Amino acid sequence: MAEVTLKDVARASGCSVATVSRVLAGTRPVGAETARTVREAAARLGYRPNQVARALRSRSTGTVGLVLPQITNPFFPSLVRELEHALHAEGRAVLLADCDDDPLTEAARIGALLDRQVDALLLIPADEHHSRDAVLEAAARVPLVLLDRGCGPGVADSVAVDNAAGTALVLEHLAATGRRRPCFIGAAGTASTAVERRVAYETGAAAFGPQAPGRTELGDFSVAWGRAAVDRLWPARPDAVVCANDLIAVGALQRLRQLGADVPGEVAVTGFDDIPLAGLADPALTTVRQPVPELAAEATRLLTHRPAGSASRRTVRLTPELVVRASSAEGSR
Amino acid sequence: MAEVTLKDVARASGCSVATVSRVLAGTRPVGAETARTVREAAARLGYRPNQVARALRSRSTGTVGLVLPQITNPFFPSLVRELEHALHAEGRAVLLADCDDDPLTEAARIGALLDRQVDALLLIPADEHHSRDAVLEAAARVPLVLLDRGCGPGVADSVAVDNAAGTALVLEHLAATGRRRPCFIGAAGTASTAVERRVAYETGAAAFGPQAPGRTELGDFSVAWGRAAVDRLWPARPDAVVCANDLIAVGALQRLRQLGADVPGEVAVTGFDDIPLAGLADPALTTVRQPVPELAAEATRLLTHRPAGSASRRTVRLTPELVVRASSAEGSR
DNA sequence: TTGAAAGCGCTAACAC
DNA sequence: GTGTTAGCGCTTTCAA
Repeated sequence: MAEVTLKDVARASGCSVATVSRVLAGTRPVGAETARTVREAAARLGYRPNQVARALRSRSTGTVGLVLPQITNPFFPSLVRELEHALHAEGRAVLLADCDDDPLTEAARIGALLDRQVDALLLIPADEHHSRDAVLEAAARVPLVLLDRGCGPGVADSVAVDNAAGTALVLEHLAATGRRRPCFIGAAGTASTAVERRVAYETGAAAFGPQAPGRTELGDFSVAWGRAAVDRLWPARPDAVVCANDLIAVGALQRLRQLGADVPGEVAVTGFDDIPLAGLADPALTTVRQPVPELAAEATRLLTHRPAGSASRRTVRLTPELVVRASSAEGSR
Repeated sequence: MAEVTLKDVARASGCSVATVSRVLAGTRPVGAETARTVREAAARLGYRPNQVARALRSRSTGTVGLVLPQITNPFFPSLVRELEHALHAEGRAVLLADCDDDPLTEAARIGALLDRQVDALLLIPADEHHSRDAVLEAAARVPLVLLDRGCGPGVADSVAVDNAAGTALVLEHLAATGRRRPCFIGAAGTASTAVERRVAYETGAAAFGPQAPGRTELGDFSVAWGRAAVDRLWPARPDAVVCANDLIAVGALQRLRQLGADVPGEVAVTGFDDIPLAGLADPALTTVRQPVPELAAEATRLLTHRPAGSASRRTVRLTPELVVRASSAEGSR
């Protein structure tokens, strides 16, 4: 069954392909009567425009590339979902690339997407430093928005949560509920999320008093690290364990329970991100919710509304929200 | 900066565009010396083939559509990851569509992908019945492989885990470790995974003795349902709760703990899928691991190697593996 | 407002 | 082996 083309519709409706194109793409005014006839013929024949041909000619594929470090990172699926919906709502399709947390793979994927003439790129960089060159190069070719993580200053437009504000919310909550000896389990390295949350903790912890900043342990964003860090921190008997993300916090909760600690009675535990797992942990995890739908909306907005010829980069910071759950409850103390 | 085209490379290397195309696409034999010159010129100019133009002419986009019910379902991210890697390894890109568990959205997404001339579709149907028409229609246009879930018999090639075998593994393990009064928390509805696991439980539970099949509660594949079902089943004091997936099992674990039940001492709990959450539950969840990399490999294999002109559908069933963890341990009884 | 014609960048016939 | 030529299906000049 041969595909129905514009030519077929033109023949069936008795006008030229140009007119049919104009009716269907809505690019230029067309006589009302002609338009009706054309539309009717198109519908009757079951015509579907070939987007590849359209893309070649109009130099726009209506496709955006979405590049992420690891789709299996539990924070990303909901973000992908929101982005997919936002983009499809504008008639754009999403080419997905998963980089396996590897900047080399990332560079290759970006290249593959550009070869496919994506109109734009949405990118969560795998690495603060090593992603930089590929991102800069890509940003020179198409609109590009960095999501969730940065990649050096001035590289591209970016949207992320305000990690400092989120960490501050946690610290205020802990102070207000009587915690006095916090500690921090963070991630080493230069990823912007790691750095910002770490610095914000150090800054905010000073308010607990001169002795308070307490200990800070740095590893990676994993459950295993959360478990391991607790072994190092628990001997000092902190009354709050602030974790740089929810995975770490879940690990910390597990290990604290194994060690017989009473959470939240004896010690509060907090996370960051509000991944689905946070609500399922036992006790349920107090955490900072990233405004995922807003992140997605803002990212697509930045892609779509680009100030013509402006070289300056836009950085959008969204305010997170504290979600208080059982792991930091004060009633039971 | 204008894009470098085939014409530019032809000019720079002193031969025709056709030759350049042949060298770069490797479609036909070309003189060794010419090939070298061309490749060198291409490299020097930084030529990147425009895949859109190539697709229009060759009628192959090198793109496959991946349609899923909900990327936020924790079983899917790892599957998506494997599929993405398998396809990119063959130089194919992935157009992602998330259907929000809605067959209407699914049909629309499938249409959008076909308009973009995907070479093939990988599809996890949202609904056993309501996805059928759209799938049939799509399968008539491009190679299509159903993944994880079925969609009525003979609709398309399909790859899925052997749900009956997996459920049998669980029941054998429970019987072997001395459990005698199992019950089942499953999902209602006609989704193939729901039906197959349910039927396999009913079949296998008979081996526990005439009184044994015990109670079966049907709801959906969610944590909340797992919690709710436990309230109905626990009064009868089963010594094993077999759950149709890990989310249900996690809910069951939570509620059992709240009710003061001793897992695994008093009652074992098992899941299905082995999502990341399973290993993190407390106690860690005994479950059936789906062979995700094999599912992905098999699916891409079915897409690529299609018996010419064969109208018959291929159904591949992969054997799952039992992962025994603390939630069904017998030592503590 | 509409039509004719010229391509978008590439590959596939068909010559040589 | 290699070049010439004709499109893939569409959008977009340019005239009318």
